Amino acid sequence: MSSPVRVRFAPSPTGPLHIGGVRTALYNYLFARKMGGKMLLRIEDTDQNRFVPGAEEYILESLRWIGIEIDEGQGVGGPDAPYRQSERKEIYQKEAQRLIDEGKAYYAFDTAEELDAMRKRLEQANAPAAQYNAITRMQMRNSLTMKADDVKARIEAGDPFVIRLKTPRKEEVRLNDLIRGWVTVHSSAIDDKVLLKSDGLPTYHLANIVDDHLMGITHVIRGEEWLPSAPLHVLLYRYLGWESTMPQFAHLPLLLKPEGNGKLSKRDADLGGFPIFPLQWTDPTTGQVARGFREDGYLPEALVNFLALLGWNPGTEQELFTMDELIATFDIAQVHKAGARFDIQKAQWFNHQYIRQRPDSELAPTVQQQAEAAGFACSLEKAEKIVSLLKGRVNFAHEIFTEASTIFNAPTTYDEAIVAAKWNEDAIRAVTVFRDALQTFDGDFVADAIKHTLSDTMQQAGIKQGKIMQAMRLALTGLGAGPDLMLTLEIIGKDETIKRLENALSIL
RNA sequence: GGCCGAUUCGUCUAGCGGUUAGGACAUCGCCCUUUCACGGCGGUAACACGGGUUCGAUUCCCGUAUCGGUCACCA
Repeated sequence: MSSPVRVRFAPSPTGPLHIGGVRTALYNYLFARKMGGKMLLRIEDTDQNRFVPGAEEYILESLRWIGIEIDEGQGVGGPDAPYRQSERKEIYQKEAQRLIDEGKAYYAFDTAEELDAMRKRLEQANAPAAQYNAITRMQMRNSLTMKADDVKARIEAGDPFVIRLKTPRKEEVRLNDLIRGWVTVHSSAIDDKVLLKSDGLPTYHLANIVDDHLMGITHVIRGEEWLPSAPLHVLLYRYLGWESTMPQFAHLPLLLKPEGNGKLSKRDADLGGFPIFPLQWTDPTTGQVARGFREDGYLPEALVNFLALLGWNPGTEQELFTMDELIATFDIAQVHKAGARFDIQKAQWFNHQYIRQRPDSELAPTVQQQAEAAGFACSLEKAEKIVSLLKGRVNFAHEIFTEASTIFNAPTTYDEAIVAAKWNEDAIRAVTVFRDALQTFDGDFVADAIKHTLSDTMQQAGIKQGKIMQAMRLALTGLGAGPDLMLTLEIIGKDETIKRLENALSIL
């Protein structure tokens, strides 16, 4: 009870990390930090068929980007190494053997075809569930039905076999979930799960329990899809003699599709035009590229904030949290029980908030790079001014450059509706006298001074400023709307401003 | 289908027997902005249904409905 908290994130390297996995990792991390405990990273690569090269590195980099620090495990090392399950084969085999020796598990030699036939037969007989269990096991080819000598002979001959758990026929299995409370399942609903596969590697169930025990895991925080097999895990802890130190379970609600039924999938993300992976991912076999939150312009702190609040809420009205604030307020017991729909609009809003908060100097290099990539000269100083003018208008940093297009590009066309409505005698006269005034303008070409010049000249010319402002904007940017015009001109500079006014005069 | 779980505005959620059911996103309106956006202010909008328990149920219990998860030598 008083042992220090140790949690683990245990992904499978079968591809890029799903955003739901990121949230699971985040909740583990928040819990660990909150409790002053440790966060481990274990790689569950017991399925050789589904192994994808690069996936492990991807997981590591994703966690790093999102700001989740691993205390022990793959990538950082630790006292319980190795942390890759494929490298711990012997450990699982030893425990599986122990279960066999103690009569809690058995060898099974059934082929895939035989298993298939058994399931079909049971289905046709209208059995409640077609499973390998306390009843059906006695009709199958395993060490419970075969003579000991035959079993021994087959194993020695190198025949493929699996080790199955001898699940009790009638037993109530209970577990106290931190989020859901007591969950009770009857053992008849659990079948004789394969613990050790014919390739000698363990299944998730065995590997998971053995490792969590050996690594001193105190709390298992994982997705709700594991809830149905949790009773099986309790049974395994019991059979392995580790029930007194069994970790506490907490099953997290799932992330659901933005609309319609079911859990969030890659397809929903594609349909909705948003990412579902933290980082961009290139499939090593097909070469297909899947977008990432990072590459799409999401700030890690925005994604963390968004994810943290999908399924958990501190009960206050605060919406914006730093990682430290999340850690301080996180409470696993307050995690919601029902699944949460994934609403990308809210994620964008969070990003907007964090972009707004960012110092101009941090956003400026992005703008500068984009400008230069597009063939425009742009000093860091200029980029910073652009950022300060536009960052409040956007959700993503890269949109600042897009918003700044009227700064970099002199208008080549002019909004026709505005031309028709606003480009009149007064407008032409206003633009003309303003240009003249700027030609003799000396001093700092800054927004305030420009503004004074404009209002002075308009007054002298007897033109009401309000009447011609939109035409002035049209002449300078080609558009009828946009950010503060005076600040825009300051960034554009005097010469370019005059040039644009003259252009408008000759074209319109 | 069996088993397990869930159910408060369109969405994320607060609520833990007595509230005008609160906040946020989205949406709508107003203000600000000589424009647009941002921002500020305000509006529309929810306790799945039926039984109990109780002086009193969104809140506790039981059903029903709906949704979800799971039933592999995948995790």
